[in-house]
Amino acid sequence: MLTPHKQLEIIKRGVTEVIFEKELLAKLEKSFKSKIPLKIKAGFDPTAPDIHLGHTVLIEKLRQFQELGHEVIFLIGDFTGMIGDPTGRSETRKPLTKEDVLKNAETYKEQVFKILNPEKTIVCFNSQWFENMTALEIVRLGALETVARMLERDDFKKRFTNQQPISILEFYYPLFQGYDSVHLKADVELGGTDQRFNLLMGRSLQKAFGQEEQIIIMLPLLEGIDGVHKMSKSYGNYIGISEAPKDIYGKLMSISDELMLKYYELLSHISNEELAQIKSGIRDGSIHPKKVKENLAFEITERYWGHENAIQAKAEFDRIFTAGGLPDEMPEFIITLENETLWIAQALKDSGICQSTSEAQRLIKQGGLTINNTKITETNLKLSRGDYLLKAGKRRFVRLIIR
RNA sequence: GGAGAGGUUCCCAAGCGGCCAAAGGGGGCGGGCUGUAAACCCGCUGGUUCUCGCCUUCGGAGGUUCGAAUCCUCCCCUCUCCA
Repeated sequence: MLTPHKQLEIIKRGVTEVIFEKELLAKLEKSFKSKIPLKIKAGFDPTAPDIHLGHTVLIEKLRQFQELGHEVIFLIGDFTGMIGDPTGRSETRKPLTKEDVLKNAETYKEQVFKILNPEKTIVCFNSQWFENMTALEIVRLGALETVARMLERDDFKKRFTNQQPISILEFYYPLFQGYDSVHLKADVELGGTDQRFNLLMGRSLQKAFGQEEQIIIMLPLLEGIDGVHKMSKSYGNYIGISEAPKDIYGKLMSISDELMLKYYELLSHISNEELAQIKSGIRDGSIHPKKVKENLAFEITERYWGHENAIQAKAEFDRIFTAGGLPDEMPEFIITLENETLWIAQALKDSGICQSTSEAQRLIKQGGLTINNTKITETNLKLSRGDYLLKAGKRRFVRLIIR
């Protein structure tokens, strides 16, 4: 086992803030002496069953703790998921059924264990303790915090001033999350910087229950491939770890250079020294950013899909974008015709390339459609039976067969 | 319970009787430029076999009018203040 100071050094890598570092060091020392591992908790929302690179920032940190010999608790917030988390949006989410939650949890585990060691990871669900709570106990939880304190939370405050609704239920969320830490007697909780309030709630509840307060480790939110918003499904700017290798590779190649460096910092396993070299290399022009990006895309693709798949993904990418070639496989769409010809816009709609014939016509007018490598400009084009290779924009390919 | 303010196209947000398929911004899509990027520039952005016409859209249901997102009635939802 590494010395507490050495451990601290590894833990702090990439971290935005630790509350409080001194306490963490004390815990690490105590654990080092007693040989009792620390309990590291991180909670996940089961409503989004697909893990993307944004989530993995946290999971990679858990992995580090695990490698340092500590006990990692992967907490699935199924209780909150079942009530339907209304946070942030006016529209209430559809409540998940128990089956949904369990199914999502399975998917979760499968994906998480590509990073964590399944044998050393404790997976638990917070419904285990919340379902058996009495109304009285829950109400009492509410007595532990004030409304004024709740309104300190940034997103509550914002919505309050903007005259947007806040349900009472939402006030309970931080309390529930905090109570998880009480129940688990967590030593450390990991979370994104946006979780600050909730994480602190864990501390204050633990204190109220007479426990030693957990250490809070906050990690930066990873921006999605748009480079602006945090990575999330609802922004459509995510890279899911279960996506096809070529998609992971391709999406990573499309991020900006600046963002690429952040990704390196938070996701890559290369050392700090190597990263520093890359940065200075880009700055003085001795290294081409594209090459650096290729390495990143390769590393991440390889992590989730293995070496062979990563090589193929790269090869295909180079072929399509650098050489302007075609992908290995493309979706095939077969249309059986009753008449002699088919209007091109209709074909584009039917094959799913465009949402509507209007959109299809726009695409054509704007010169975004290629059939068999020839640019099409005639919106009235009729296709007769045969095989066609359609390319819409830069990266959408479909093989269309009309019979 | 009472009094006000609001609900507009994917999002934000104008419009307040015809010139409104509805300004502007964002996002998205297409083109240019490039390293396939980012930034930047240009264009498109309800549907419909044709840029005409027609159809559907401005919380919901009715009504007034030649004509309504715009006026009236009732209802639903949100916010604020008072109790």
